[in-house]
Amino acid sequence: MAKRQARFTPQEVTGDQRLLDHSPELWRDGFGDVARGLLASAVRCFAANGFHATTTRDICSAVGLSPAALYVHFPSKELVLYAIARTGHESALAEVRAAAAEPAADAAARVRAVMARFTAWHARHHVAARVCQYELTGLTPQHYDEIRELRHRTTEVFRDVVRRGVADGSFPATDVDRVVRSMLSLGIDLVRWYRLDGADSPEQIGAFYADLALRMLTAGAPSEGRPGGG
Amino acid sequence: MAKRQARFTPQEVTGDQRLLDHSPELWRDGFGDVARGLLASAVRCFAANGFHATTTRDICSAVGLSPAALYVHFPSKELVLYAIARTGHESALAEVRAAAAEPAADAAARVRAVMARFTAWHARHHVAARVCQYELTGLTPQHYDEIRELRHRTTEVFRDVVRRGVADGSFPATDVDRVVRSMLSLGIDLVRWYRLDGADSPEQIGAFYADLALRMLTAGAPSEGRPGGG
DNA sequence: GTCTATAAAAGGATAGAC
DNA sequence: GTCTATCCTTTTATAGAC
Repeated sequence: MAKRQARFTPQEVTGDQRLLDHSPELWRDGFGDVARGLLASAVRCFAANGFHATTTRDICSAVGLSPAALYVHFPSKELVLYAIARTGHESALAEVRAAAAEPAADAAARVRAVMARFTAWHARHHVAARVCQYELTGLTPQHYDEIRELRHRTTEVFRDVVRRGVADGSFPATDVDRVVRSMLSLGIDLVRWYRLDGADSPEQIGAFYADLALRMLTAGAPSEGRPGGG
Repeated sequence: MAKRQARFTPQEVTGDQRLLDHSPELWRDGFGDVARGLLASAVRCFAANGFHATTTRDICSAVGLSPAALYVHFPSKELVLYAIARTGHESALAEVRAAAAEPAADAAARVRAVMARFTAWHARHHVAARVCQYELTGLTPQHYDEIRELRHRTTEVFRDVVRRGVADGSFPATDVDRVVRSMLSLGIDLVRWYRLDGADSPEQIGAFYADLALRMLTAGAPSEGRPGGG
């Protein structure tokens, strides 16, 4: 019978405070006013129900337009997702590159800056980031490859700052790829549960995760026995 | 025009070695042979393209059945997803409970066991786990709530072993909820990238992540200056 | 640029034969 | 228990008026 039953109605999506668009600046450039509104609506819908469970009606009705209006601003639903994914990933990449370029006293400070800003970015933009991280199966293969390339560049920034710290003796020898994957996992997975009205601000959770990253890099492998405290 | 364009064709899904069903024992109980085959096929399809982009035809054609045959074994497509999600989450919960019940010398050994087995479970069952983690928006609200409850119980096992270690002085005082979330994030997020034909076996990645968990718990908060090595 | 109306296609689920 | 055929609904996208 029915083909789709999205878990959240358009009304629920529109009314959910946790799905508010906290990322208007992401769509600042290259989009008109209406297109920006459609992107913001699409982000909320995709984050709540997923790309394939969201209809063009859902996206448009939230901004008071008919489904046909979408096609004046975007050639297809897939290109709405692509616009979100590309803009988001470019923004995250710019963030970690800026962090890596900050003046830093040493390798630990560089890792701290990159991890803190990567994490804070995902926390601040957690609704858009959820789409960027978990809805990529909605992209065409070509667009997916483009996003993969942006993700690869972000990973490389992490690898560089960690490798530098290992090379100059700031950190003990370690499996750089495995630790970098762990750092990325921490920053990414928080978009599944983070809420802006929770206990931690994006900067606080960023600082905490930067601490964790340094603990992962600097502590020796704990023994099977008593590793720590009192 | 077309409603859906899944990124991977049924042939590609069937032929992808990385999506092989490494979890036949998950569907051991309570399902007939054909139902087990359908579950295994659905896991691959959902993992590759997502629940909503997968059709009943996709699921059935991979096991040589017509779309109508699915409804002899499951009342709806949603209940196929629910069967996968519930079975997977129950298995993961049993795993961490067994780990917490192992004889252990101290709190560190208990944390190590829980984290290692939780991680190894997700690595071994990474295809099914991807569905369990990222396709829950396809569930009805009632079924989603049931899965949430299972996830909550799993989280509680982690909280218990960490709290115990803080209480008996094995670990310095810390924000238990934040650290537990981080541990879960590491174990969960690996299903996005882990492959069984990669460098690490499930047990190896489990041991490595157990080390990371203990480092997160036992190291003092690194200062802004020189935190570590040479 | 937005609307109404609709084309074109596909999906979930069922009926009924075997 | 499986198949063929198909119903009914939904969906993406377009046509053409305003």
